[in-house]
Amino acid sequence: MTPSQNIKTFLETGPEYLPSVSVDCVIFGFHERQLKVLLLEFKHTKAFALPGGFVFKDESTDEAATRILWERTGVKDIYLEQFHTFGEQNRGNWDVHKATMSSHGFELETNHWLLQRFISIGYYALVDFSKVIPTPDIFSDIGGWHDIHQIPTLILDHNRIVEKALTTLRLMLDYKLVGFNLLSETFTMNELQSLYETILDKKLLRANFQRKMLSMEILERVEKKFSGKAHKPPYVYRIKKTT
Amino acid sequence: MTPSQNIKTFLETGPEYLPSVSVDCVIFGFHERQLKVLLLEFKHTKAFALPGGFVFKDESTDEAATRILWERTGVKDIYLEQFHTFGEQNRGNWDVHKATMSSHGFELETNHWLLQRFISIGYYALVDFSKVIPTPDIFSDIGGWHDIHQIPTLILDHNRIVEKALTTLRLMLDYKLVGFNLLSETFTMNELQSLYETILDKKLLRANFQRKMLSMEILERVEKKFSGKAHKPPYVYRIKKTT
DNA sequence: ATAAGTTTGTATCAAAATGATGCAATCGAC
DNA sequence: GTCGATTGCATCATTTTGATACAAACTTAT
Repeated sequence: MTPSQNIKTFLETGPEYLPSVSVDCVIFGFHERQLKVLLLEFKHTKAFALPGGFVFKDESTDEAATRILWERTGVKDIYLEQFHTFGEQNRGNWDVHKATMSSHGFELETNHWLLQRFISIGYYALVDFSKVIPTPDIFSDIGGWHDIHQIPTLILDHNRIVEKALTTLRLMLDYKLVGFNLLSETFTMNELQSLYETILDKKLLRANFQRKMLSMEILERVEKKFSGKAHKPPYVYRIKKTT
Repeated sequence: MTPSQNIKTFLETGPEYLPSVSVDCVIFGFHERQLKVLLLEFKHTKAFALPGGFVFKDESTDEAATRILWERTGVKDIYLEQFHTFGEQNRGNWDVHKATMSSHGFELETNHWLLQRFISIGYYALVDFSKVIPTPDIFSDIGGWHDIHQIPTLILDHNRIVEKALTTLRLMLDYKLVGFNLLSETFTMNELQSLYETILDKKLLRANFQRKMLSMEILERVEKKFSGKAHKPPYVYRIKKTT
């Protein structure tokens, strides 16, 4: 199918979606000691946006978020959590979508379903960076990771959505022990610490961090040690199976 | 206006609402050392429900929640916070609404807007019990307070919504120091402690509770003491103005 | 082979926060 | 005044957290 055919199909699925409701995903990844967010970019308008989509009438909003996540990253079984619903009357203007559609030869009337008011249910996802294959959607041409400190201006209220997601993630980090989802299955204490330091944006004392993590008794030492570097090899950990 | 006229008017306002989106409010109050929730009751069907409503196309979801809260309690300027959005495909059946409408002489076709799928944005409110005048809406005939430990079976997924609201409130209690909103403007340390004990559902040591609250430096002693009881009169406190 | 340079794992001590108990102060009832 | 009740707060013990130190384990340079 050509892009234009994809878009035509999409525009025709309007009636299959739950009206007024959209889902946006803030997908966090961790790479080279930096917290990243997956963004989409529209080629014609150079605009950036969060991966998002609509909710089919026969799926739950959680399922919609899972589906969108899978479509944009190729991964399933991901840590995904709803964090806030954004319901302002005017969340921004839709010029970007109009322009994008226009560039594909579709002129949307002002009362087109895609240009109506939507509330957006925000979800954040924590993914293993190495397992993700960023995949653009039919609106966008590029999907890529952006450092949390260098997020460009996004469409609509998406910058605010990212901010709120980050705030929530910080709050949840200790409470729900959720950070591990950003690492690969096994990791060193050093990697875990730098993850925490990046998210919380502050330095932690190594000895105390280690003590705290071990005292929670959720980490399991893998009977294998690192090799290569010119120093004592660190233990490698994984999350204990909760039997 | 007669009740039936009210309902007729309501049924006709369908097009003014944002489709698929509803708001439900868990209104907490504190009375006689018990945590209460404001519920509505439908006379004909004996069914209970949370106060809720729909979002006008020209108001934000926050504004809708504030409005609904005001309509059901008569109070404004209330602590109100969104806590979760409930987006299952099938959140329960609408028989109660059908029966209620039917009892007023309105037979709804199965594709009536009121019987469509709605997602519900949940808000919880903390109100000063003494200032509230429970007011039924057009669906219901009675509005009243129910002890949190004796919530009857509610329509749809409203029991789950109450549970989630309570969980969130417990989490937020320390983090956001939000409990004061459930008390009148001035209160004793004893009242504050029993509020905390009720919400957290556990006993707290009096001396340590007092120490903790005072150390936060958000309480101000009112230069007036209690009277009446046969013991040392407690100080009366209020929240410091944050200048 | 040995020394040097790293990072890791953990012990140890100090400081702060929390848990538990006790007691003097202040009221009304008698 | 004495009694019972409750308050405000001090004081101790215990636990948690913050900060520092040091031996162990590895590679590289000599």
